[in-house]
Amino acid sequence: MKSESMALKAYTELRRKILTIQVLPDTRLKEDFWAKKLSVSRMSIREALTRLLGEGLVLLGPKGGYFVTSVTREDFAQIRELREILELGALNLAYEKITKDQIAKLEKICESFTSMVEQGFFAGANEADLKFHETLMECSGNTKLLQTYLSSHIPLFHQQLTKKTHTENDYALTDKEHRAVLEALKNKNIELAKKNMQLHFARGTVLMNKDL
Amino acid sequence: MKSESMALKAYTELRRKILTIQVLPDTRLKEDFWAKKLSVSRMSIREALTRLLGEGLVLLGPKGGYFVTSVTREDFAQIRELREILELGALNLAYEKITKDQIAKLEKICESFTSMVEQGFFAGANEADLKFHETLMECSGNTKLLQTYLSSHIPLFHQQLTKKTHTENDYALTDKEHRAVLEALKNKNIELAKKNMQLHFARGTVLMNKDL
DNA sequence: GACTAACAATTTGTTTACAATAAAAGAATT
DNA sequence: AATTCTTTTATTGTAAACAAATTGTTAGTC
Repeated sequence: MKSESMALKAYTELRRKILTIQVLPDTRLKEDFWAKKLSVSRMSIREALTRLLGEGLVLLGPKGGYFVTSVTREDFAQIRELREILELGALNLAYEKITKDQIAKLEKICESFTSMVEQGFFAGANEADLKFHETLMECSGNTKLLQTYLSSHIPLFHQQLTKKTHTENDYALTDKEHRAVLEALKNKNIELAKKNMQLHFARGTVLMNKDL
Repeated sequence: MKSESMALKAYTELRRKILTIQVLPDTRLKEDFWAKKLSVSRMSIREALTRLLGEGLVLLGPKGGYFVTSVTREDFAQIRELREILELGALNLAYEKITKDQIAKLEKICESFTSMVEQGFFAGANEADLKFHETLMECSGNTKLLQTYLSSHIPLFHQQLTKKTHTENDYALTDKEHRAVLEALKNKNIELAKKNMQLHFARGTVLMNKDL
């Protein structure tokens, strides 16, 4: 294959940095600075930033300039609500069409989660957590729904959430809840699956409001 | 800066044209052509297109170039599902917090709809239809949910849908269904409201599959 | 010392120019 | 006439240059 365009490289890199909070919310993204840092031209950076603007990952300042979108406390609560709506909706679609392979995939993710927590790899556990929910969305069989989920800044939301100092017990509970949802799904008990998912979210809400 | 930037002007204009199907899906958007047409520089067009790329309203061709995103039949069905999830979710949030004013606003929209259909203003009726659903989303009190709804290409979807030759009877049914949802909402009967909404969607699905 | 006006620098917005690539047109060969 | 190869044109990708606006700094005044 040929080399990808400079603008795409800049876009990918900036996006990753924002999503992993390597550049903090509300940070001003100076074109020249990043052009030098990523060794591309300023226009490529500008193009990347404009694309991210379309995605809502950066915003325009009132007097020009790009800033990393920040998630306010209000946003936080709203994203949680949105996430619940989307995930419960996905469960509704998934439960009658989910395949054995998909269930196996979900189980494997759960096992990874358990093992990583046991070994103390909490960053890895968070990754698995994210993956579990994304995979569930995939199982809905609805690409648009999945896209919407992915573009709802949920990764960012999730990262923020996991910043709140989790105890080992929190991880154990998460694990248990994931498995409860999965088990209900396996038994085609949609109502139980949804209920379990709601409980999972409810605990997240409590956790969220704990330390601010 | 006093007047709005050239890039913003180009963005606004191109976006409007795409959303109102003044440029057809799959059309290639040549930078130079639109630069001349909107009398801005090519880079401003490029910036506008890049932003629209982030929004998903245009796509990159395999060999470069921007193309208006097209909604396939599959997308169509998926967007309908997504829409149902989002709107039912919104109803759930709205029913306990909706204000008298908001209900009044919805009623007014319903009346406009009726009156416009009676007078044969079907484009206007479609606008009111769109407005009804958007307003309902607003009543959820969740900005993120509303944003998601608005950015799910539902306007485009709706336009496509209303292209299917509607009979006057279809409009009458739509009117009736809107009012049924609203009535249930007014009586705080959430389950009925949701059921009515589902029926509304179900009819849309039938209509959609009729003539393709 | 605090305030303000002039000036310097930084940073973004815009245009222009140029290089790289893809598409189209034409000529030559069979 | 059809096909391949070459040449030309069109279009995009990248970079540099310029203009406008914002921010920061210094010097002077009270």
